[in-house]
Parts: sequence; C-alpha cells; structure tokens
Amino acid sequence: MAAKQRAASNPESGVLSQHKVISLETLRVACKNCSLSSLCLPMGLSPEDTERLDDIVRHARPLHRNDFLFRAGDRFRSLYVVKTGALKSFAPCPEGGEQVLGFHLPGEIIGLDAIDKELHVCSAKVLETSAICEIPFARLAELTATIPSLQHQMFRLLSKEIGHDTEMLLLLGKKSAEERLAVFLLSLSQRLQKRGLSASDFYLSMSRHEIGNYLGLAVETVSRIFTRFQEDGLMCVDRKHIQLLNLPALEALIGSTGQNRRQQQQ
Amino acid sequence: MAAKQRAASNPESGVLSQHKVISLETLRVACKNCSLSSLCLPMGLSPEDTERLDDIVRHARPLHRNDFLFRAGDRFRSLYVVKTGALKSFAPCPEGGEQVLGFHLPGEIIGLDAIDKELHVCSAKVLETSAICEIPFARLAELTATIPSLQHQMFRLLSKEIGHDTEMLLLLGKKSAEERLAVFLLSLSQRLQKRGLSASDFYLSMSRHEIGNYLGLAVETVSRIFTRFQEDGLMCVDRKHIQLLNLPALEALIGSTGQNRRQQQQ
DNA sequence: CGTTCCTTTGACTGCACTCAACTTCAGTGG
DNA sequence: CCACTGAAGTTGAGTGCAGTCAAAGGAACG
Repeated sequence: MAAKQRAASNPESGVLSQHKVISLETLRVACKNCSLSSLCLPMGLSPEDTERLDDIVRHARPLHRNDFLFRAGDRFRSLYVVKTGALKSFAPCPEGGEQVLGFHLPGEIIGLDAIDKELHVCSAKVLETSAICEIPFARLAELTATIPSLQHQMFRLLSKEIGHDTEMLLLLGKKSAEERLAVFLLSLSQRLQKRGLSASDFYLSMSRHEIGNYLGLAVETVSRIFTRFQEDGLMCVDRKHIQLLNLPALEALIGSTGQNRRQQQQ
Repeated sequence: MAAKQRAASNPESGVLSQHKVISLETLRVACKNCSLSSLCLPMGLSPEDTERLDDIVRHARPLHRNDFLFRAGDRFRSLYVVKTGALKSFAPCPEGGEQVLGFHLPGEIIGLDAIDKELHVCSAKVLETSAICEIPFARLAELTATIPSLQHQMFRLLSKEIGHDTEMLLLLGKKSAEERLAVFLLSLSQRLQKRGLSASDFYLSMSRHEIGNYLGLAVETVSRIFTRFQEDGLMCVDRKHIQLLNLPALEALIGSTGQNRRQQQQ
C-alpha cells in the first residue's frame, strides 16, 4: 500500500483545522456568507432582506472540543449554523448510552428538530474547535412572516432535513456494513468538497466509536471495514487521516453490489 | 392459546374500515375537523382564520386500495391530510425494490418531504379505501405569510416530522427485531387511540411484507415474532386482526430489556 | 376453480456482534 | 525523561440473531 504520510497539522484538530483563530470582523463577514449559504443563496434574497437577516444573527465565541452547544432537555431558543469546525448531535437512549444522529460541518444548521416542542430533544457536542452562529428563532419567525421568500426557504430547509433523514432510514434499514461505510465516507467527501475542500483527503473529527454508533455498527466492524477498504486500494487510513483513492469504486459499492442485507419488498 | 376469533367485518378493509361511504357534506364537515386537528387545534387559530384555511382545502373523491396519491418524481403541488383509511409512503431503492417510509393514518399529513425540491421523492399508495384532503401548498404558503400562528404551526409540523424520523433512526440503528415489532404495535395502538378507536383491538391494513420492509426485517422474522408474542400471551393474531392482550408487557419490552442489538457508545 | 399472493414454519447459513488480547498514543506526574 | 494510566484502535476467535432458501397451507380474486 502507499506509504502512510503524516500530516503537518495536528491530527487532533481534525476536519477543517486550517481555520484557526479568526478576527471578529472576519468572522462577521464570513458568517454573513454562512447564513447566506444556508438561508438566502438558494432563494436569492434581496440585499436589504439579507441585511435584515444578518442583523439578528449572533456571533458566539468559539467553542472547544467536548463543549455542549445545547443539551437534551434545554429550552429551545435558537437555531445554530456551523461556521467552522464540526459537531455531533445525539439523543440519549432510554437504557443509557446514546444514538448519534448526525455530524454537522460548516454551513449546516442545527436545532430544527427542537421547534416542535420548544425543547431540545437531542444534545449537540463540539468535536473540534468551532465557530457557530446563533439565530434566535423568535426573531427569525418575525422575519419570515414579512419576507415570503425567506419563509419558503425555511420550509425548504425543514423539508430537506426530512429528506435527509429518509435517506438514513434506507441506509440503516437495508444496507450492509460495507455500504454504510461507503455512504458515510462519500457523504463526508461531498460535503467537504461543497465547502471548497479536498474531496479525497481529509481528517475525521469523530472517533470510530461515534461513526459506528451513527451507522448502527460496532466499533470493531468499522475498524475491520476500514482495513478491508485499505487492502482493496479504495482508501488510505492513518488514524484520523483519510485519503479516498478510488471514488468511483466507492460509489459503485453503494448501489450496484446487489449484495444487500435485507430482502426487497413485494 | 386463546381461541382465534373471526371478525364480523371484512378483514380486507383493515384499519378504520367502519368509515365507509360518506356523504359529501359529512366529508366536508369532517375534513374541517381534519385540517383543524393537524394544523389549527394545537395553536388555537381564530374562527375566521380557520375558515380561511378551510376554504383552500380541496376534498377529493375517495381513493381505493392500490391507488397512488402521488408517485416519486411527480411535481409537488399539495400536501395531503388523511381523513379516513390508511396509506403507505415508500421510496424506490436504486437497485429496485423499495423502502417503506411510513404508514399514514387519519389526521396525519403526507408530502412534507417534497417541499424542498418541489418534487415528490417518494410515492404514496392507498392501503384501504381512504378519504383525503388536499391542501395546495402555494395557497397555504400565502396564508401562512399572513397568519403568524399558522406559520408557526407549519414550522412545528415540519419539526415534528424530523423528530419522528429521529426516533426511527434509533429504532433501526439500535433495536432488536422484537423491540422493533413492539414499538410498531404500540405506535399503531397509540395513534388509533388518539382518533378515539380501540388501543388494543384493531386491523392491520398493511401486509407482513410491508411491516418487515418498514422495520428493516425479513417477512419471515415478522411472522415468527408475531407467533412468539402470541405464545407469550402478549397478543392475539388472526391474519390482519390484532388484539394486544398485555400492553404493559409490550411497553416493558421496548426499553428495559437490556438486550439491545448493538453496543452503546463511549 | 385455478391462479396468485400472503403467511407460516423448518432447516441452514452468514454477517456482524461479543469477548478478549494486544498495540499505540496522549496526557500526567514522579 | 520515562513510567504510569487510560482511551482509542486493531485484530482474532467464537457465537447468535436474523436472513435466505424451501415448502406447504390458506385466502383472495378473477
């Protein structure tokens, strides 16, 4: 296999670690883009409306590894947009333990599931030092009531989240361990690429444990399949450092294997 | 085990079969309640606003078994509220076959996942003769823009759907086959009870195949576990006719078995 | 009344889990 | 600097839950 190469940067800092300390003004400008990308860009808000939206966004100081953005049971007040870094959200299981619900990369929104009960039903924990924008929901709701295209954008955002969960249901209900890992890696790859980063060379900010929990697999299974993928020349793994060497082969693994775990319906 | 007792009504008609042919006026009045229960009741819309909402609701003629409400790929125009009957929604798998995403009983809304792309990504098929209200989304969006509490109600509705999907993720990721079936039965039970029907005696409108597909299990596993539950005195099964004989025991099965399939995290 | 679908049951198999040992690495303090 | 400690990851051996294959009995439907 190709020689494992150590990264110059600190492996611990993980995905997107190149964004380190950022001046407040930089963050402010960047965050304008950030709310833009999630809420405005797709619908093309007018500059004035974008300004109004940006005015209600709060820019919190950076959070660090293992900090909680919020905990299950907390009162819901705001949505959050990841500017840099990475988080995981997870729900406590009745019997103890937890179910990882998702990993959140820059540009992605957290907290949509809490609108219903005005209560956070899951917790959000920081995986690596992160900058996060806060959008007070009450003020956002005022804005959406006066900006129809923003309202529509919010509907779309919520609907998109449902669509994403749907894909996960299919993944957990019908796919083999190999397929789940392949989907996971490609999802990360695509989301990073969307942010202008390498689609084939990145750091994982989450542990094998968390990956396994997220995908409904045991840690050992994750480890074994990473090893197998490496043996097959699909990727190169060095601790948290991942290099995808054969994207087309990974994509082929997802759909056309014909080796699904569970039978088809009807 | 207890003698299997035949039901007087036609088993094929399934859940809620007692609602048969309904006069147009009855349906109209009923549907007012229907949109009320899903959209208005929890927020307490004013009578005038409720009237405005009811005005845009269309009352389609009843659909019959195997009819499609919409198909994956159809242009998205409306949300639908089940008045009577039952439907399933399912997504096509890349390799052929399908993933059942949910079963929809009276009072429940269908189509929220299509708002994002303005395209239905899943299909909805009628399981038993059903009356369904159509809510044109464009007109609904106009209304929500002028009625803040309705807007908030829509946000809540979408958020609730995300929360429901989250529960399903936990179910598929961490629960054993027995637990999945228990959750499924109790979910049906509670939803029927909410509509004023028996929580312990009902008909399934879906096949074992569809249940298994929904829960990520093989048909044979569903059948076997139904048999086992019956042997244990938890329920009485006669084809589609279900009687839950020991609700507390079923509930106990869900959380406290300590026999989960996959290990806990961290 | 034949065809087809649905359901159930049995026998067998295999994927992924569990248990366990070992290695590596990070952090801590002597 | 190095031993100690604990967390994280890897690997191997064994096992069990649920899937697959197969067959047969019923129900539904034309």
